[in-house]
Amino acid sequence: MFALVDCNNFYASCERLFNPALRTSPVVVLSNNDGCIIARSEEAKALGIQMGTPVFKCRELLRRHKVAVFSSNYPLYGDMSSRVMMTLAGLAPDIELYSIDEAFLAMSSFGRYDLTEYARLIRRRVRQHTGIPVCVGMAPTKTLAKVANRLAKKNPHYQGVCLLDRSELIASALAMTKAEDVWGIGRQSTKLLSLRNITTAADLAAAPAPWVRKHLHITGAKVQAELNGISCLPMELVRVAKQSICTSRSFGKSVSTWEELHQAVATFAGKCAVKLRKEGAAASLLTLFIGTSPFDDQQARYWGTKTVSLQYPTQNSMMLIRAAQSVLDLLFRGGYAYKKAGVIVSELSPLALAGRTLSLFADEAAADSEQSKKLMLLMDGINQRYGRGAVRIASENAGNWKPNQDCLSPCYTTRWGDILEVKG
DNA sequence: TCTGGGGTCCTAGGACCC
DNA sequence: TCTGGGGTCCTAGGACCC
Repeated sequence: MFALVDCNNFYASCERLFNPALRTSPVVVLSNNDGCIIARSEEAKALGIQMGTPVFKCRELLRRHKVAVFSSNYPLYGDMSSRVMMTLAGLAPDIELYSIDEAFLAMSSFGRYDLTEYARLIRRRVRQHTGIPVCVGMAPTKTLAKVANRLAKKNPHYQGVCLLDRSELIASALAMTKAEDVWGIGRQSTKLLSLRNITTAADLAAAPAPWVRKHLHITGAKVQAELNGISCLPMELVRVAKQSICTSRSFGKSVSTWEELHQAVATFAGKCAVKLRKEGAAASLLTLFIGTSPFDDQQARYWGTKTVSLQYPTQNSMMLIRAAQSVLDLLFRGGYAYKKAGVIVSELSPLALAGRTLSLFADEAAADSEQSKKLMLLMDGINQRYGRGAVRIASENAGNWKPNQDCLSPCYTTRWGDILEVKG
């Protein structure tokens, strides 16, 4: 048995936690750059606000119903997430951290427990320790646990808990679930399935397996097997090392000068370097992309992307910034209104190995690893203690590209300065 | 005026090898 | 006139997830 614990309207719930006056009012959280709505409280959903709606299309609705609007505050959500996960880790022998607001728990050793009661306990405990409301779905496979969780969320009479442990229960749950709402079935698969009149999860479970294997490939075949109670997706107990790290942003205002793009690109490369050091990895490839708005029909469009290999694997901010900026010189075209840029580092190797990677430029590699390692360590230490950006590489500079964040809440749980501000 | 960010896995097809 | 068979590796792009 697997349990899937999923936080309700997670980002909206985090914002509400520290603002009890909003307990019963509609709350929405915006994407980066205050562009789209990416989280909604139940009250906001009831107003008909759809997931992913651009804010400018529903500004009037938000105003009319006095919806509380927040820019996204990832330090806050990340910290609340780890508190939820810590609580969950104490409630089952094995836990898989699936996303910022979801975890799978291994329930197979709970044979003698009343699982429904235990699921209720999980809900109570997380609520008590963190204030975050969650729903719990339990079933013999992960995909079915997802189905169960979804039912628990959508139907109030489940009171946040749904256990699918008998075949009649599973069958009726599948009949109630649309195929497109099954985990792993996206837009394209839905289109394909509907051509074959496969519209519910029950239809999908009963479809001819060879057809599913052929058209939905191995991923779809696993989904189908899981719906039929055959577990194909094991618990992933250890977080696997990242294969790539990306930092990208849409710009608050469009940018057309070489100088400003250089600042943005340096900042993104610098952030990638910090993430690399946190991950304990070094990168061998760097990709840069820059582009104009895909929505603006008036302006000329441009999308440029290029990948270069670095001389040796590195996590050094200066190396990565220099590399990114030199790629920018290749990609940059004058006369465009740039709206977005990003840096991806990939071909990651654990730093311990990276230091020993053979290089034609062994001296440079050695100098890089020894001296700059100390410098980077020092930089990270200072920024950890005195706040992000206390020291930075000079070319990392804010400009017109800086994303909008007009409704940002304080980092209530991760910044002393913000707490004092709240108190004051 | 205004439309997110960060990932993974899979497949097809090309390049290349003997 | 007629031009093999078997394999690996790499990459781009698609699909999906939250």
